This record gives sequence, C-alpha cells and structure tokens, in this order.
Amino acid sequence: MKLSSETTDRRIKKSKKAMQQALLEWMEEKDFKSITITNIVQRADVNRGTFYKHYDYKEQLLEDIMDEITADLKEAFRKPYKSKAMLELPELTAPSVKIFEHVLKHDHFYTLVIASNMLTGFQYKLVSILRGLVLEDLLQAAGDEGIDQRLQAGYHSHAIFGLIVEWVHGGFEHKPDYMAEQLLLIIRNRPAEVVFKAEN
Amino acid sequence: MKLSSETTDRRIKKSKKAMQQALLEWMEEKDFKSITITNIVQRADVNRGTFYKHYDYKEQLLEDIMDEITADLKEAFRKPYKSKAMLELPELTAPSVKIFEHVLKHDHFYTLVIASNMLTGFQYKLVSILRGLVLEDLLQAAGDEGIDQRLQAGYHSHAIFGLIVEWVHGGFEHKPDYMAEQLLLIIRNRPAEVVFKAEN
DNA sequence: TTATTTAATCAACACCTGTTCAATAAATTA
DNA sequence: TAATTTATTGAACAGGTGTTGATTAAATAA
Repeated sequence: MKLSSETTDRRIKKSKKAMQQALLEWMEEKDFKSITITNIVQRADVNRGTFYKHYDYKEQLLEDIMDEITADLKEAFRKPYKSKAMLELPELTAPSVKIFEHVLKHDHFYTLVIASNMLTGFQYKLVSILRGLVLEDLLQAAGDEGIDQRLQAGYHSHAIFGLIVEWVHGGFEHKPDYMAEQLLLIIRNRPAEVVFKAEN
Repeated sequence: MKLSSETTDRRIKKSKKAMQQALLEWMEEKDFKSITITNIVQRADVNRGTFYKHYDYKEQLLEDIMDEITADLKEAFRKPYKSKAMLELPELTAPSVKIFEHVLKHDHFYTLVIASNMLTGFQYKLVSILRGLVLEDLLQAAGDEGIDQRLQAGYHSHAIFGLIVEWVHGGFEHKPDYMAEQLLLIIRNRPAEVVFKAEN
C-alpha cells in the first residue's frame, strides 16, 4: 500500500522546475501576455497535459516562482542583522533595511514583475507578508489613541510596497541603507499638512 | 473630404458601450478569467472583429470602464467640498474624505475589482492619480529635511490605496469620515517604534 | 527484486483566439 | 439631398486552449 508520502515525487519536482525555468526564459524574450502554454511546455520538454496537471493557468506557474522569492523575504527577517548600516542608522530601521536588501538581491525579478503589469499575485503575497509583520508589531506595541490597527497595518504595508515600486522604477539608483533612511524620515515627518493640502 | 473630427463616430460609442455593459454583466455572473471574448461580443451583439478593432484583450475593455471611475475621482477633487464632516474634522482632511466618498459611491465596482485579482491596471491608475496629487502638494510645501519627494509620494499614494483595500475587504463597515479620521490619526501618529520593532 | 502506485505521454476533441478580406451598412461632409 | 468615408459584418484560417481516456514509464513500498 502507498499512502501520500511527505516528500513530493521526484518526477513532479522535475517537471515543475523545467516549466518554471522555461517561463523565466520566455519572460526574458517576450511579453508575459504573449507567452503561450504551448511555448512553455515545448521549451520545458514536457507534455501539455503535465502543465494542466499542476497548474490551471500560467499565472499560477509564476506564483510558484514567486513563492520562492517571498520565502526568502520571510527568512531574511528571521536572521539576526549585522552590517555597517546598523551602526549608522537607528536600530529600529534594521528590519526595513533587510527588506530593501532582499529586493536588491532579486532585483532582476522585481524589475521584471513590477515593470510589466502582472504583479497582482506577487503584490498580494508581498503586501500580505509585510502586513503580517507590521500587524504583529502593532499588536505588541499596544493601542495608540484609537487607531484601527488593521487599517494601520494595511496603510504601512502598502506604503512600503510603494517605496519599493519607486525604487524599482528608478532603476535601483539608491542603496538599501538610503531607502531605509528615507523610510524613517518619511515616517518621522509630520506630513499632515503635506499629504493633502487644504483648499483655501 | 473627411478629416478626423473631434467627436467620435456614434457607431464606435455604441459598440464600446455595448461591450462594456456586456463585460460588467458577465463579471456579476462569473470569474473575470473565465469570461471569453466570444462571451462578450455575443451578449453585446457585435461582431468579434469589432472587439479587436478597439481592444487588444479584455483587460483593455475593463480599463476603459475604469477610466470612467477614475475620471470621477479626479472630478471629485476639483469640486469645492461642503459637508458636516468638514466642521468636525480638521480642514486639511477634506480631500481625503472625498477619496473615501468616491470609493463608497462606486462600492460595487471597487469590491468587484479588489476582491477578485485583476486590479493591476486599475490600481496603477488609481495610485498614479493619488501620487500626482500628493506630489503636487509636496512640491508646493517645499523641502523637508532631505526627504526624496518622489519616494514620499510613492509611499503615501500606496498607503492610501492600502487603506482603501482594507476598507473594501472589511465590507465598508465604516463611514468615509471615519476613514479620513483614521488616515489623519495614522499620519499624525509617531509610528517609528511601531512600524518595525527592533530586535533585541 | 517485485508489486503497486502514480506521473507523464500521446492522440483526439470541441471550442476560443486573433487575424484577414470582401461586402454591407451607417455615419459624416458638402 | 448625394457623395464619401469609415465602422461593422460574416466567413474563413491557422493556431492555442482546456479536457479526456488509454497507454507507457518512472517512482515508491514491501
């Protein structure tokens, strides 16, 4: 008798890896939209049925690739942080430096995904992770003046994502330390009269 | 002789409207992904060639619909604001109240787009508009302590979008005034030690 | 190793896609 | 109004899609 074992069948891993690799290669050559399932399976040298056995559409295949990137982001937060930047910047910005270092580590992928327009799935994952981290800290820090902490978490997680988008669009012309410093400055700033000017 | 006139041909308007209406109707019934071009043109009662004359893919048709929504957002900012909330809240939050009122006005559409996962195009437009408004104000308010204003604009525009997402996911359980109040509280809060807790 | 389970393959299917073309109908211009 | 321009139509096409069922091959369990 054969029960569902813990480790996935080597054939599955092999097929998935081949298709993931094929998709990434095609993405270097042409627009995501114009890449067909047939393209992918031909380059991966697997049957089209194999694709449909594991995925419903190509976006799902991309999400599989994204999962590895976001796993790295999560891991980056667990490791203790040691670097020059930490000595120069306030201690509390360390985790945010990690974010930007993570993005820079995968700069090619981030550029590919953000520059084109298929980040829905990726953005969702990324923001969800950031939101979780922010919310965790907010709950520990305990209530501030009647602020809805879910809204606050949604606000800050998207905000950091926005910073990443700007960074990518600018072609990574700044160092991660600079980005973390800017994040701190923006947060510390009193932008009430700046975010939206009152009409006279 | 017939030159390109200012007003678009009535046939074009009619065809586009029919297809837009058909897409919205299908979106009530099934997943965006599973809606085919054939579905749309059959319900709109136009030839498939007509679709491809105006659009490349269905996402473009959706963007056409989105343009009307975002046009309303822009317009909402130009009109002078008068309401009860203005008396209760600081004057400078008025424009942000408008944002949330706009979202509530189109609550059905926002829910449809944000709950599903095809907001890439819409989000881009929305954030771009917010970013433009924020950046405009930032440039007028003049430099604050070495903050990169583009990064700041990206930060705040995505942050507000994040607030909208939270609001939609929560099923609009708050009033626009409350959302604007929360926005103000979050911005005014000193969240430096809250956004990311320093590890010990 | 052998038996069993399960993934990958191949062929075939109806349907959707994106494009082309000549024919038609509706709009605009004078 | 008549003449001209242009959108829409309908048919047809080579391809891609998503699914099926029977067969083969590889991985796992005993």
